[in-house]
Amino acid sequence: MEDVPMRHRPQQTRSQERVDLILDTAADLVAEEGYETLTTNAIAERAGISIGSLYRYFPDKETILRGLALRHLEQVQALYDRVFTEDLVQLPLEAVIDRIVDPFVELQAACPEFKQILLGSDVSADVAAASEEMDEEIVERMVGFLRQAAPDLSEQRARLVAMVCKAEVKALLSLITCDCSEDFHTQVTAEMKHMLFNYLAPIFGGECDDTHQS
Amino acid sequence: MEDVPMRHRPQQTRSQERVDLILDTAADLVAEEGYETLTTNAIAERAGISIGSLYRYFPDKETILRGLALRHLEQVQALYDRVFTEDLVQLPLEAVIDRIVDPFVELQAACPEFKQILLGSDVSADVAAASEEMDEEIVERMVGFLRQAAPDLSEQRARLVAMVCKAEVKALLSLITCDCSEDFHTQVTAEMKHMLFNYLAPIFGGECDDTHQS
Amino acid sequence: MEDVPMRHRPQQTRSQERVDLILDTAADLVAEEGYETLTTNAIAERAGISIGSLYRYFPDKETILRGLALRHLEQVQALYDRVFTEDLVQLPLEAVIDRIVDPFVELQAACPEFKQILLGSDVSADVAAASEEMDEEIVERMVGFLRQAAPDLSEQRARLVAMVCKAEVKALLSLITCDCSEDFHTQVTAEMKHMLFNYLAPIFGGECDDTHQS
Amino acid sequence: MEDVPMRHRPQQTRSQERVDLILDTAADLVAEEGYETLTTNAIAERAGISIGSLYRYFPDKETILRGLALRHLEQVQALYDRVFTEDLVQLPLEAVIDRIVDPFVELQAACPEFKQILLGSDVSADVAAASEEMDEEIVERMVGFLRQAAPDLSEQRARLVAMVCKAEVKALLSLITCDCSEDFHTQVTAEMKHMLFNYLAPIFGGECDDTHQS
DNA sequence: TATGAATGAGACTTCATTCAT
DNA sequence: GATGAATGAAGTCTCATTCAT
Repeated sequence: MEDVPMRHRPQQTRSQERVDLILDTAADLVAEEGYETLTTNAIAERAGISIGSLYRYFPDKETILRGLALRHLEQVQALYDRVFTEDLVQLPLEAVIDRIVDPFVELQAACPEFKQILLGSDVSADVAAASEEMDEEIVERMVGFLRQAAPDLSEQRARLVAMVCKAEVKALLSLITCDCSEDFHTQVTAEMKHMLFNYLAPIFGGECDDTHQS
Repeated sequence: MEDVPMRHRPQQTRSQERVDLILDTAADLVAEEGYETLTTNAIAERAGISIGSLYRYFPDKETILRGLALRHLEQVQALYDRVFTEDLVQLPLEAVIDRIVDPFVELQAACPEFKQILLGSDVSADVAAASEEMDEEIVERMVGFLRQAAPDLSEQRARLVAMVCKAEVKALLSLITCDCSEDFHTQVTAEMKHMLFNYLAPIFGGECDDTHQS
Repeated sequence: MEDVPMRHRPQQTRSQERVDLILDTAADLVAEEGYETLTTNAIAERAGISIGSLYRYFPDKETILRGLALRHLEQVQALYDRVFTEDLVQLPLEAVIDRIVDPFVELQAACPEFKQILLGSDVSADVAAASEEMDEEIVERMVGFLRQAAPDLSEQRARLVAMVCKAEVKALLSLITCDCSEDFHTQVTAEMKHMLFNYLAPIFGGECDDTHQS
Repeated sequence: MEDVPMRHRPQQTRSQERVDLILDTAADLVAEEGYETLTTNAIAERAGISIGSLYRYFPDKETILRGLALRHLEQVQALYDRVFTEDLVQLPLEAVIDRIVDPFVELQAACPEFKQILLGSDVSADVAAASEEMDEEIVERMVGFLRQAAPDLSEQRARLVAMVCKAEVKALLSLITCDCSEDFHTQVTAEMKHMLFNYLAPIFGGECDDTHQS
């Protein structure tokens, strides 16, 4: 798109740049100060645009928050696409766990505001909805995977296991806060993987070793 | 007067009743609507008292939030005292897990707003501090228990295990939201206990059975 | 009155005690903190009575303020009675000045809140009225004295001179703030008397010496 | 654009206009009603702007009061600069007195709220500070002038004389309230000048006549 | 379209005053 | 009469949102 010469850049692109700038700025502010002190004026000022411009791209504050959440939802869905591939079911359990857990840890490290969105169920109904949607999505994916990997599992049980794993990963992420050492991150991650392995191994047949053992 | 038995004899002074009424009302509102829409006027109105009355008992909104958090902190600490008794170390692992997990699940069921306080890291420094204090307290208790139960465990590893267990329980609680069925609660709890058992069994020697198996 | 035995002290006395207590307390608070932070609750608390009691003796806050001002007005009028006696006209000018100025300086020293009342024209219409009444009273007295002491003086001129003298004394009092040294008080007072003498001497015939000369 | 002459060319930016509008309105209200009933809402309403607008230009009410005080402080300092010039010491005493007193009387006439600021010691620390600063400034200027004009005067005595003169002028201003006749103003001013002359003449050598004699 | 001054609903809080006990 | 908890009008200030330029 960039290589098409035109007098005025396509609106879509210009607009999208603005939208992204606003969302990026909002994300920064949330990560730095939390939702508490987040104001539309603060976002506009930090973004270097006028408050009027901000309202050209977002009808209200709520929508910015929802935008933030949706952007993460998209990231997470892309992550799911990368994680839950056809071949996953053929991997050994420890590899499966690595495939699932590691991207989340990385995403968390890359997006400090992610935690706030993940946990900020109080901010708005829309953010909560987005958060829930992420949850449901991964549960569905996990269920699909589990039923393939362990065909004996009932639909209901599979769903339960998936939810527990999801909560487990969320718990792990909530432990990994920015003010902790790299070393601590590594240890906690290893420990969580170990826990998941011990949990899932019996379900999968249990004949595999856990390389996550610490 | 003191010896007259009555069904609902208030031990509390009139003043304490008011304080509790305000906190209860605030708790209800937080549970229903979240922190976002919590206003001092809303609390007063719902509590059926005037805004001036509210401010007789609490100097500002922040203190109400802190009061809520402290009340939970006290509940949780009392819970810890009941849970982490001398004999805990002599119980089989599954009993230990029951002893630790069940009270939390009950507390969560009894106090719908507890979840918000547990997770409401963004609301106020005081609430966050109370939440963190709860976390640190249970980690210490768990470390104490683990080192007794599994003397081979290093201090560092014990702390790691404790933190992971804590996060695990938090994750469980976050799954148990009010809008879920009783049955679902039971299943999720069983599953989480199972997970914890599988995680802790090797650490404790691993020779015991898991009665939580579903 | 005290020696009359009676079951209940006369209402008048009990009431008057309460009224005085409230006014004294209000005076203290005004002297200490100014009008800004003066609240009816603060008065009641400091006086050791309930807010309800305070409102039994004063219908509203305004009336307390007016009471304060009126009490001073009475003090000042009593002071005038002592000052403007028959013999004043026969004294030499410097003695006249001493007679007029000194009691004001003493009153000011005795009642730290007096200054606030004198100058606090902004507090309420009633206080301002009382302050103005004090002013008019002394002007009348001065006019009376001046016309006796200097019969050639026109009514109008006498009034002018009186007002100027009054303003002069007020100015002196406003200079004498509590945080100044005793020594400073003395010097300022002497200087003001000197000024008044130089001003009044020509009016009185001018043949007398000024012992206030510094 | 700058070279286009216009009658009421605002030198000021739009922002400064607003600031001035708010201060002017506040000044009017103070002059009319005193500080007691001055509220930010009243200022905004009278100024014909919204309360939010008011808070765009002043962070809080206190700052408006300070702004008022500072504006007067600046006016007064400008007045001092015009009054205490090099040549003052060469003028005859009565001319000196005219030079000092008249501008104050004019300022007072032009700014009815000036009196409230001058005397409003109870309103806020900042207003009091500004008032005190004005006092100290004129005392310093007077001391400088006196020591030049009457080299025999000790530093201490000069300061005393200056303070007394300052109090004198303040007293004059406090007499000149808006509700008085023009004629009364003139008479009081003449009387005060006369008083000052009689006071200062001996200090300056005393050989000059007083043209202020009424 | 961009700007940012302006808006005003609504939040927090105070304190003069009332009234049930 | 005394008490002091309760009241609520009113004040200060914030911030999401609008709109004239």
